[in-house]
Order: sequence, then C-alpha cells, then structure tokens
Amino acid sequence: MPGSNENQPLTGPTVAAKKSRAAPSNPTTASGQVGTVRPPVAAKTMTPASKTLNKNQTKQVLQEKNTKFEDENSRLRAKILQLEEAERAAKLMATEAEAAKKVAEEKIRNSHVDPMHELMQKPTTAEMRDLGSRGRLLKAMKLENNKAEYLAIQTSVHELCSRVDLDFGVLYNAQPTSNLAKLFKLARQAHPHLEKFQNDWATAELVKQFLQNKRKANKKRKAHTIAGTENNKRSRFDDSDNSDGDEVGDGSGSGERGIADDDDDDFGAC
DNA sequence: CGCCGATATCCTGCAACGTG
DNA sequence: CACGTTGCAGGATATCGGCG
Repeated sequence: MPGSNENQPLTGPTVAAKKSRAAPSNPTTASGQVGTVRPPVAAKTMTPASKTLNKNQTKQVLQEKNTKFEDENSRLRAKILQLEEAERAAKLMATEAEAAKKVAEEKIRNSHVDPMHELMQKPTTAEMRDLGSRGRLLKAMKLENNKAEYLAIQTSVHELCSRVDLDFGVLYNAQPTSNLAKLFKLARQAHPHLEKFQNDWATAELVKQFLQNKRKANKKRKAHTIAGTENNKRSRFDDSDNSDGDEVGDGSGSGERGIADDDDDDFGAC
C-alpha cells in the first residue's frame, strides 16, 4: 500500500528532513486556525508598540476562539446527555416490554384452567393450505412467533418416537395406539403448549411427518447402498434387506407391508 | 471462510379410500 | 359423485458438519 509508506515517514528518521521545510511555518498551524492570526507585518519592520498591538490582537482572537470552542463543547455535552437519556429510556421500555411479555405468557399458562375452552381444532387440509407456502404446521400451532419453541417440540417428539419404540418402517395408522398414547402423554408433559391441541393433532402431525421422512430417508439410503454394493458383494445387501438395519428408524422388515417390499413391487409395476 | 455432501424439512401433485 | 383424508414420490430449500 502506498498510503502506509507515506504515513511512515511522519515518525522517526525523516523528522530532520522535515525540519528544514517546516521551519518557516508557524508551529501552531496544526489547528489550522491560529496560523491565520499571524501578524501580517514583517518582524524586521515592527516597532515595540506595534508588537504589543499584535499581541493584544492575537490574544483577543484566541479568546474569541476559546469562547467559541467552549460553546461548542457545552453544546456537545448537552447532546451527549440527551442521547444518554434516550438510551436509558429505550432500555427502560425494552425491560418493560419484556416484563409485559412474561406476564402475558404467565397468563396464558395459567389460563388453561379451562382447557376445554382453549382447545384448538385441527385445521382441515384446505385450511392448512391457506396457511401459506411454508411453515404451515408452525403457523397452525400458533408458533410462528416462537420458532425456537416449535423446534424444541419437534426435537422432543422425534426423540419420543424412538423412546416409545415406534416402528419407523410402518405407517402412522399402523403404529400401536398404546405407543402413540404414551408418546402424546410424554410430549404434553415436556411441552404444555401441546395441551392446547384437540386430540394431540399437532403432535400427531409431527409424528406423521417424521415417520414419512424416515421412510423416505431409509429408502433413499437403501437405494444408495444398493447402487454402491451392486458392483461389490451381495451378502451385505441381503442382510440389510431382511433385518433392515434394525436401528430404531428402520423397522420396515417387521410387521406390516414394509417399505422395501412396497418399493420392489410398486416400482416393478410402474 | 467458502464449498460440498448428507440429512431434514416442507411443498406440490397424485392416487386410493372413506363418507355424506 | 363430490369432497376430505391419508400416504407416497419427487423436488426445493434449509441446516449442519467436514474439508481444503
């Protein structure tokens, strides 16, 4: 950078070189102001009387400048005070808003003394469609302003799916009702917000979505594995096809019509 | 820090099925 | 038969972790 090189000489070795050039100028010109009050008369021709006159003039100008700066200073101080006051007020307002929010939340939490009155009906598919192009479930659950809560609920539901031993290869309707009931109960305990939905439809939607995604992911993974292993060994593929990996997720080998079977048959037909 | 692949989420469109 | 529900496939998008 040329700029940085130009800046460097200001300190250090070039001071001497600068000296010669700087000598004739007034040292106080740094302010850019005082230099202008330099007596116009050449020192050679000055009499003692005119010297005193010049001194007085300089003094007067400096005093004027001084009062000007003091005015400016007090004006800026006033402005700073004003800004500090505004900041304090803003902080106060934010605190008050936060407190009001907490009170409102508390109120909502306590208000389900009459839960039947507050229960939210499950929206129809048409109504869901009307909720927009993205985040329908989020909106349907009235959590569009609290995405963190929605994600927390979602995560809990996903964990509970594993905990209550849902079969990820089986359709939602084919899941054991006792397991689903257990899941709904645990989900409500973890997130009281879920109590607001009639018959736990929100939890059910999350479970359905999760199961669907799991099935799709497993299918995709399987297709990938098949493509990868087809060139190699066949034994591993056979194994995974039968037992289906048996991680919590992949139970398609057991129970009803598995997704894997579904695949083979349907795609063959298509 | 940006790129890339894996994974999750959500959406659209479609078909099958149940119900009034 | 119209309509709603359910589940699926496929695609778009978001998110996250690994890597150079």
